Amino acid sequence: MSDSVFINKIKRLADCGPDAIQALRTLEIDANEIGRRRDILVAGYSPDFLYVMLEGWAARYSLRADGSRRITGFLLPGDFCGIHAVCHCPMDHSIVAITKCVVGKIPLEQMQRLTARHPAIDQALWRAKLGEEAILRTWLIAADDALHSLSHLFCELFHRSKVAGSRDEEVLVLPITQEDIGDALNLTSIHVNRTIRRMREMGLIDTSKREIRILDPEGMKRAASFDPKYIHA
Amino acid sequence: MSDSVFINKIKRLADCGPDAIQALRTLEIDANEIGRRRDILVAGYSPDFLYVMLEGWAARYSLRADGSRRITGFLLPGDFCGIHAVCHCPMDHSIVAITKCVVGKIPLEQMQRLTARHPAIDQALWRAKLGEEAILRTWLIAADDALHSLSHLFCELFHRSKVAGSRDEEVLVLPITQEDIGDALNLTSIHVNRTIRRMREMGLIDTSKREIRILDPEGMKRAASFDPKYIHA
DNA sequence: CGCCCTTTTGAAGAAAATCAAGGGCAGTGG
DNA sequence: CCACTGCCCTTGATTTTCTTCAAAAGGGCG
Repeated sequence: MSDSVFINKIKRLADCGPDAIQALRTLEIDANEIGRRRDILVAGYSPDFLYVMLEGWAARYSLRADGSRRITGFLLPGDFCGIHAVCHCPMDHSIVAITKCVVGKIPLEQMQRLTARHPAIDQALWRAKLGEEAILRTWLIAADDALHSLSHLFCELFHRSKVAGSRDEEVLVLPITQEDIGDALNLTSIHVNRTIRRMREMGLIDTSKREIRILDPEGMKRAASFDPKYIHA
Repeated sequence: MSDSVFINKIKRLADCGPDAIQALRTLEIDANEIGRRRDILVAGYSPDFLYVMLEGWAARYSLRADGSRRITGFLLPGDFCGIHAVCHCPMDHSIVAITKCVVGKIPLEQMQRLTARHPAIDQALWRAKLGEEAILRTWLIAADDALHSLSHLFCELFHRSKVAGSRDEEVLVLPITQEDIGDALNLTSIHVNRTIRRMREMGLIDTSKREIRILDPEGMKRAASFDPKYIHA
C-alpha cells in the first residue's frame, strides 16, 4: 500500500502481474501543484503527457455560447485527465482545479511503451475511460429531477471518495460550492440550495460547512436509484 | 469505396496503412438482421463480439426505477456497439433497434489480434470511443434549454448521417418518433412537438412525415451552438 | 474589524410536465 | 371500397418545477 494513488488505481482497474507493477514503478512522474480555480488542461490542447490526479479535486467543464459553464465530471485523487493523449486527440473540454491540486505528469511515450508491453495496463486505461463514460451516462439518466440528480451526485462522489481512500465512513467532505454543483447538474445554485434543504428535511443528510453526513444511506440510494456497479474502479 | 461501412469507418478514424486495411478485409463479419424495437445488446451482458451497425438506426438506452426510458445515444451505419468487449467489461446500458437493422458481428479474438498487430486500428477504436464520449458530453452541455437541445440533436444527426453517406444535402431522414426524441432529450413528446413547431415558425426547418428539411443551416447552427469538430469521424 | 465569497430565504415569472382530447395516416380485414 | 384499428402527431388548459430578481445572513481570512 505504499504505492502512489496512481499505481493503486491501475491495480484496482485491471489484474496486473508483478512485472507490470514493477514497470509502473519505473515511470518518471512529475508532480505539479496547481492553484484553486486554475486550469489544468484547456480545450483544444493535445497533451504530451498523461495526467493523473495525486491530491485535490478538479472538474471537467465546457463554456456555452452565452458564457455559462457546464461541469461534466469531477476528478478525484487517482483519476486520469487527458486520456485523449493516448490517441493524439485534442481535448474537447477543459479541466479546472476546484481545490489546490497536485497533478502528476507522465510522459506519453513512456506510457505507450508500457501499454504495448503489458496488456493489463492497456486494459486499465480502457476501463478507466469506460468508467468515465458510464458516469457521464448516469448523469444523463439522473437528470430528470433535481432530487434525483443531487442525491445521485452525492452517492457517486461519496462512493468514489471512499474508494479513493477517504477515512470517515458516513461523511462526504465536499470541497465544492453549491454554484459548482449547479453547473454540474444544470440547476441554479438557488435551486441546489433548496433541494439540499429538502434532503435535510427528509432526514437523508445533515450538512455542516463543507461536510455532508449521510444519515439514511438506504433512503439516499433509493432517492438516487444508485447502484455503484457502473463505476468500474 | 467498395469496402464495407465498417472498413470505411475505420479509415476515417485513423490513418491505416495498406497492410492494416488488408488485414481488416480478412475479418469474418457475420451479418445479422434485427427487427424494429428489438434489443441488440442488453445491459449486464459481456459480448464476445464487437458489433458494428451495417444498416439502420439503433439507440443506447437505460431504464429508470420508475420505468421511464432514457436514450443516451443513437447509432448509425458504421458505428460500433459493444466496444466494452475489448476490455471484457459488461454493458452498463442496452441497445435497441429503432428501425430494422443489419448488425455485423466480429469475433473478439480476431479483433484483438488486429489491434495488437496494427496500432492504427487500436487508435481507431480509441477515437471511436472518445467520439462517443464527446457526444455524451455535448448532450449534457446542450441540455439547458429545449430549443438548444433539439436543434443540437438535429445538427448532430444531420452531420453524422451525411458523413455516413446520406445522399441529400439539406434533408435529414429521421426514422425516430417524437417519443424517442423526448426520451433522448429528457423532454415529454408533447414538448418536443411544440419545440419542433417553434423551429418551423422560426423558419429553421420544414417537416414532412419523417423528413426534416433544414431551411436555414446557419440559423440552425447558431440555435444549437453546433461545431462538428468534436465528432472525431 | 471589514471584506469577499458563499449560503439562505422570499416573491414573481418562465419553462416544461401533466391531463385530456382530437386528427392524420397507413395497414388490415370485411 | 370502406370501416376499423393502432400508432403517431397535434393542440388546449392547468399544474408543477425551476429560474430570475432581490436581499440578507453566516463564515473565513487578511
